[in-house]
Formats: sequence, C-alpha cells, structure tokens
Amino acid sequence: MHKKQLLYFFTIIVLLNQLVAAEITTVRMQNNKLPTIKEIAKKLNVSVSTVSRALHDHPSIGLVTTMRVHKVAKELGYEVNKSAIYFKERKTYTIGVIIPSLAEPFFSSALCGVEDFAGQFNYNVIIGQSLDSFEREKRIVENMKDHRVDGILVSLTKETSTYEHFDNLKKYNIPIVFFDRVPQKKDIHFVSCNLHSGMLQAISRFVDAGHKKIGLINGPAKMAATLQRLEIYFKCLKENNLPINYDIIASTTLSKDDNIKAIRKLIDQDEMPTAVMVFNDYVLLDCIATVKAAGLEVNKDISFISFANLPIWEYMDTRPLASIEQFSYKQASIATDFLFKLIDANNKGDHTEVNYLQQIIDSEMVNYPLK
Amino acid sequence: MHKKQLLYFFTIIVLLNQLVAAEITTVRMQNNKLPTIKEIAKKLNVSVSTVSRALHDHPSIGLVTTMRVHKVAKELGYEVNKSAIYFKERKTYTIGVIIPSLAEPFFSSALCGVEDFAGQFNYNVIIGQSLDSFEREKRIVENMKDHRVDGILVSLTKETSTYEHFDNLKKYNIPIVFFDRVPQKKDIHFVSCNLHSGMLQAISRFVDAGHKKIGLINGPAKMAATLQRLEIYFKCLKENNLPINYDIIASTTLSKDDNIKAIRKLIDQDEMPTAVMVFNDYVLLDCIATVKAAGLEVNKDISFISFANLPIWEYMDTRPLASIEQFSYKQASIATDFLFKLIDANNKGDHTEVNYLQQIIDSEMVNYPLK
DNA sequence: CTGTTAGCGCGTTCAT
DNA sequence: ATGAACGCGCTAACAG
Repeated sequence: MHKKQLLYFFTIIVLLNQLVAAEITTVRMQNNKLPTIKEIAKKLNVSVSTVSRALHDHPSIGLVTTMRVHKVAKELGYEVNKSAIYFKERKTYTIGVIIPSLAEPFFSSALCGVEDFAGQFNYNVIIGQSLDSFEREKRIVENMKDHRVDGILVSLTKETSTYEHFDNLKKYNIPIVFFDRVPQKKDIHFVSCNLHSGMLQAISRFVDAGHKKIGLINGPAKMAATLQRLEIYFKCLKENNLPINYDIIASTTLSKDDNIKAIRKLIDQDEMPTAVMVFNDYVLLDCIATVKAAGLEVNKDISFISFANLPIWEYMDTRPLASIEQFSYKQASIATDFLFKLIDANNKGDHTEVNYLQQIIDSEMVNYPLK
Repeated sequence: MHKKQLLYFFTIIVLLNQLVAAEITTVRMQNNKLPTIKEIAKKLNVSVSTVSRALHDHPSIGLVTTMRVHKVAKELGYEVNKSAIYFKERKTYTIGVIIPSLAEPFFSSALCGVEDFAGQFNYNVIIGQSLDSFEREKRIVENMKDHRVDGILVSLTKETSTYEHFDNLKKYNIPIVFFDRVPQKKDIHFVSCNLHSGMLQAISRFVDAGHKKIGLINGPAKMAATLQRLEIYFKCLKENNLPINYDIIASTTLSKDDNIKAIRKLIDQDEMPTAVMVFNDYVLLDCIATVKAAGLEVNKDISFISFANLPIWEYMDTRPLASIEQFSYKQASIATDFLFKLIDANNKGDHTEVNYLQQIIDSEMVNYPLK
C-alpha cells in the first residue's frame, strides 16, 4: 500500500516537472498545417504508434507517457484527422440523399427525417436535388459514388423508369434504400406509403356524405404514383359499389395551367362530379381558385380531398374536407434506419445478402374541421 | 509518311492482339474490394506510376501502354478512389451548411441556393440543422470540422451570441461565411439583407394610404433581427414624421400563443393601430386569424405588411397588402460564391488575409393585389 | 511498455 | 518511356 502511494506521488512530481517544462517551450505553430501525431512524437522523442496508442488511452502505454502525450497534444491543439481514418477504414461516415426538390415541403421534411436520424449516429448527410431530371439523378449518383458515401437514400424523379445507374452501385458495396417514389421492382430495399388506406377513408367519407359522382384529378401518366392512384381509385369505387365514369377523371402534368384545365374539364359539364379526389394539395390550390372563379362554392357545390396534408390549410379560409397524409418524415426515418442496417451488415462483411428490407406504411386521412 | 502509317498499322495489330488476349482472361473480381491501380499494374506487369500516368493520359507514356491500361481499367471496372486523393490533397470538396431548420421555406430555399451553386463546382454539400439550439450548433461545427469540410456556411440560431466555436475554425483554415442571421461583428465574411429598404417602402405605403398609427409586432428580444427591425422601424417612422408610440409595439417569442397575445395587445385598445408591420409571415398568419375572430376585417379595419413573402399568400383569400422579400436563395448563392473565393485563396496559399467579404443586399416589398 | 514496419490508394519527384 | 521510392496521417500486426 505504502509503496503504491509512493509511486503515485513520484509520478505526479515527474509529471509536474514535465508540464512546466513543456509550457515554457509552447510556441504554437499557427503558421500553416495542422499538427499530426508525428509532430507530437518528435517533440516527445517517442514513436508515432506510442502517440497513437496514448491518445486512445491504450492500456499498454504507461501512465506517464500517456499524460505527456495528452499534454503536448493539447498544447499543439492537436485533433485527429478523421479523413485519414476514413480513408484507411474505407468509410466516410456520410450518406447521400437524392430528392427531387428541396423546395417541396414533402421532401424537405423527409430530409429532416434523415438528418435527425443520421445525426444520432454521427453520420453526415450530403444532399442532391435531382429537380426531377433523370440526367441530374444519374450525375448525382455518380458524384456520390465518387465521394464513396457509405449509402444512399433516393426518392426517384418523375422521369426515372430505368435503374441501371443504381445497380451499378452494388459493385461498390454502396447500399441504397428508396423511399416514397420507389422503383417498380421487387429486388430492392424500400419504404413507401400505401395510398389505399387513406383513399378508402376518403371515398367512404364522400359516400357517407351522400356523394355519388366522385371524380379524380390524377398526375402525369409516367409517374408511378399516378397509375397507383388510378388503380386504387377504381378499387375504392368498387368497394363502395360505385360505377367507373371516365368523364369525371382528368389528369394534369402538375403545371398551373394544366391543373386549371383538369378541374375545368370536370366542372364544365352538365353532370359534374360533386366530389373530387385530387392528386395533391398544390393541384388542389389551383382547383379551388378555379372553382371559386367559376362561381361555385367549395364544400357545397363541390367537395375535395387531396394528398399531402400541407400545414398551410390550417390558415386557409377555403380548404378541402381532408387531406391524405403520407408521412414523409416517417418514411425517411425508416428508410434511414434500413440504410444503417445495411451499412452495418457491410461493415461486418455480412455478404449473406440480407433479405430485402421493405416496408409499406399506411397513409391516413386527416380531417379539416369546417371554419 | 509511309513510315508513320506503317507504324500506326502495326500498333493497331499489336493492340488488337492484346485486347483479345485480355478479354479471354477477363474474370471480374466481384468478390469484395474495389480494383486499384496496383491491380492494374500487376495485371500488366508495369509499375503503378505508369498506370497512374496512363490513366491521366500523360504524354510521356506510350500510346500502346496507355491503351492497354485503359482497357484493363475498364475491364476491372476501375474508378479512381477520390477519398484517397482528397486525403492526400487535404481537401474534401465538401462544404457544410448550418441552418436553423429545414422545415422553414426560407432556409430550405437558401439551401437550394447553396446546392445549385456548389453543384456547378462539383462540390458536395453536407447539412446540419441547429434547430435553433446553440449546443447543437456547436456540435455540428465540431462535426464538420472533424470531417474537414473545405468551408462552412452558417445562419445562426436564435440563441447564438458568442462565436468562439467559429473562431476555432481559423486554426483549421476552414473559412466561414455567414448569411442572413449573422454575428454582430466586423471581422467576418457575411451576406445579409438590409431591412431598411423594404420597411421604408412598407411604411411609406401605409402612410400614402392615410395610416397614422402604424404598429409593430416584433420578434424575440435576443434575436439580432428583432433589434434591427425596431431601429429601422423607428427610423422609418421618423422619415415619415410619425411619432413613436410604445402602446402599438408588441413582441412575440414566435410561438402561436405568443403571436396571438401580441396582436391582441394591439387590437384590444381604444386607439388601436390601423396598420401593423409584422415580424414575419408565420406570425402574420396567426394575427389574421385572431383579428378575424375578433370581428375585424383585414385590409379595412386593419392592414398588415410582413416579412418573408411566402408563396402561400397567392392562394390565400385574406392576405397582407404586401410582404418584404429577403431573398434567401440569393443571399445563400452570394454567400456560397464568397466561400468559394475564400477556399480558392486557401488553395493558393493566399494567406494575405483577403479583405472581409461582406455584402448587404436590399430587401424589397412585394405587393399583393387585393382579391 | 514501446518501437519498427507495413499498408490504405494515389500522385509525384527523381532517377534511369 | 518507365520504374522506384516517398509521403499524406493514422492504425495495427509483429517484435522486442
């Protein structure tokens, strides 16, 4: 016991001496490049590996040495150069997110979900806006591959219908998880939102309110979401024993002009629909303006339910009966979770090809009380 | 002439032979790690430096060798590992953007500006949401420093009033450019938006419309923008020969409850203001709802002008006379431009401390026609 | 307990 | 025209 105490005492004396000595020679090298373990090693006349280990408090290094190293490191303002480590580990602790547009709340909220989740794992997120251009999407994928991101999350452009640019990533062991706008394939990891639950709630709500002619304003033909909406619309009509009537189905390319044309097609007829499912809230905004301009009263002459559940409705005087929430934040969070699972599997060299991670969450109708 | 042609002819024969030979032995190593120049070198019995040069079409390498290298590289699916290069160059071709929240259109549009601009330079953008938490901001800065980003763009949290965590980056030669929410310091690079131009337009518009009592709903006391708005408000009143009246000045922490309290303070008095400058469009949304609920008519009993110029107003029935646009996209683009200038200077070792890059752009009032 | 060596992938002198 | 050797910053296997 006494011996041990003595040892500690002695150690402290030694340390103090060194510390003082060190402080005197402190000449911070503010000149240019950052201090490295090599410099610490030189200053202390020890090897770089000793420094490395000391910095990590490796048990095999003596207390005295460890403390001296820490001291000098601090003096020099040393901080580990992670890019060296990343390089060595062949990892970047960065994931890429490719979304059509940051300007759309749906996607910025998704990005939010990714960022929140990734942040907890000390992962960085790099972003790429495809702006719904297939070419840009390809470029971004290439770029992210070049940067050797550890994984990629993607919501497809409206134009994307081939997926070679993604398959190519397999070679680099870069896992990829799709969300919301996902490929029509089975051999992928993805999270998407099932529109049936929400749309069924919507159509039923219309039916319960006595509506018989329930129209649809759909999106661009090439978008997967469009076909999906149409099928589900038919299905929901059937489930409510309503006939299909192509006169009350319109579509839009999502441009303002087209949105207006679409709703005009529906209301400019004798037997106009009294209720309409609308592709999304943006289209609906144009529809409402058009309907009003035509002298019709929303929620009386014609009722709407659309997709998106934008926060703005809360402040609008005229709003739909409801909107169908697709949980972009949640979708993105789950997708990120999937991605980390895949990255983990990669790290462990788990090449037993994990089963495809897939999840389809239910959409949900959110009612807006009448004002 | 003839000799040269012969040489070419011969060369081609040789190449063809090799190509065929190579194709036969093509056994793509799909197993695990990516091909490197070393493997190409081994396969061709040349040195890595030769491969490296050939890949860059260095003139000193013979045509034949160059083509063989390219051929094998293609077969192996070789692609340069940029993280090795980044590591060597001590660069990452990545910039960080720190913003309070992705959910706010103002900031997501700013991010958009950064992304667009950075994309043109083949730079990547990593994001960090401070969520208006000083602690988070500090953590994100640390994290970005660890990742050795080449530069950082920041819009401060509402809480930030000390800047040591940024000063610290100087040591790492990581330039910083602030935008919109900038520090109250002189020795920084920044882009911000001058509210005076827009507010003066607004107050003048009110005055022209005959308003004498022009109130103000301001933001949280600790936000720089708040003090600024107050000063400019006073200045604009003065410029229009209007007296200062503290009864028609309120403030809010930006929570919904507080927004409502603020507008209530103004309208629950005998001599209520007939026009009000509002901190931003979000606050105004609550104000409008409150005012209506109180039985007042917007743009008749009371008029508003606020800051933000949200796109939603286009679709609203009740909206302010105007909103003051602060050009987040433009601010962010300029800030990114500044950042690249600084990064460039860094690359050239220009340590002559470039003058501080600073720009203040004018805000602008955007009128909304009455519906 | 500590030092030596090797290697991650690439570009770059400096020789040859 | 080509190769050998070095270095970027760090970790780790191996050798005392």
